[in-house]
Amino acid sequence: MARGFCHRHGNERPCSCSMGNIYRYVEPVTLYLLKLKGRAYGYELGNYLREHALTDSEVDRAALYRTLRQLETNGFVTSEWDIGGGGPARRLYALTQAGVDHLAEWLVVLRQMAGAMNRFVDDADKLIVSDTKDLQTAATVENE
Amino acid sequence: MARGFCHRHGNERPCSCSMGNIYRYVEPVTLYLLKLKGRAYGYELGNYLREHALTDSEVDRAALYRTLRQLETNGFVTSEWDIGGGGPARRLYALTQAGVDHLAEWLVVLRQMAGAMNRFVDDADKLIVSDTKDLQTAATVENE
DNA sequence: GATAATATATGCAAATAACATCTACATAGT
DNA sequence: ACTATGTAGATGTTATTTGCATATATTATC
Repeated sequence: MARGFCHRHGNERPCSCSMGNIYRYVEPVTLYLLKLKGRAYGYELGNYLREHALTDSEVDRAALYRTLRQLETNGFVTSEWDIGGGGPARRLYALTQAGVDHLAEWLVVLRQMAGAMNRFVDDADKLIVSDTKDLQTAATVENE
Repeated sequence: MARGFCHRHGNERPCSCSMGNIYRYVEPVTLYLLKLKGRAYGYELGNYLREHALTDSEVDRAALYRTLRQLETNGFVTSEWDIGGGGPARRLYALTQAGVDHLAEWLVVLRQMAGAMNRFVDDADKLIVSDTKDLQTAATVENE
């Protein structure tokens, strides 16, 4: 999906097959930020990325630049050089309609993943908590 | 963390740094299943893994076996050969206390990730929905 | 005795990630 | 003028991870 295609589910539906790892969720956050800001260049996005990241991990600028080029190759964003305003030339990116659609697909997947994670955590928590209770009971018994 | 250590946050706290990709969440689900079932062998776990998976992706048995050996190396599980009951020998795994603690750390991280995902999806949804509204408004105007 | 199912494990190519490095321009300080 | 610093984009290298194929061994079934 990160490359526009999952070879297991094809295009039948958005899936999280190759989404667990590809660029550590840089892609959806980048799409989101572009949607939010209208247009932006990579270096700038790199600064906002951190606060919207889905994990604790630092986002490698190299990964961001590569993701942007990849997104462009796939037709999800367009770019043009911006020479003007002082400093080195910057590449201005903007979302395409396909990009918006792709973001929407990511949202389906991420919502589903978040749901699965929450259910998992709840289930696992119960298991562990019941354990703690046992220990407390044991301790109480021991103290009598 | 999957290997028991994150070289960015060290051991100060559970983090999701290397959790976006390592074995596609096979590790926490494996720990959970072992906690749930008391003891189990790899092939068996492979069958339950699917229904508790956090993503759509099929879990490769090779990855599961490798994860189990890794967990053992890190002291999170122990194993012993089970010759008895018909068929090829199976390796019976069980959680250690360190394994339970490790699962608890995963829960912290996964809860946090799920939260981040939900917030992200909500934010992004608003953006896209407001877009749709604009389109609807435009369409309405157009139809007048 | 051939075949299938169970069970664990390894080998290898390809995909990904982490980290370092490179180019280039501009500005500020000395 | 020279140097350092910050901005901006991009590539190269190496290590890790993944996906898929394959190997090995035991039992059950035909």
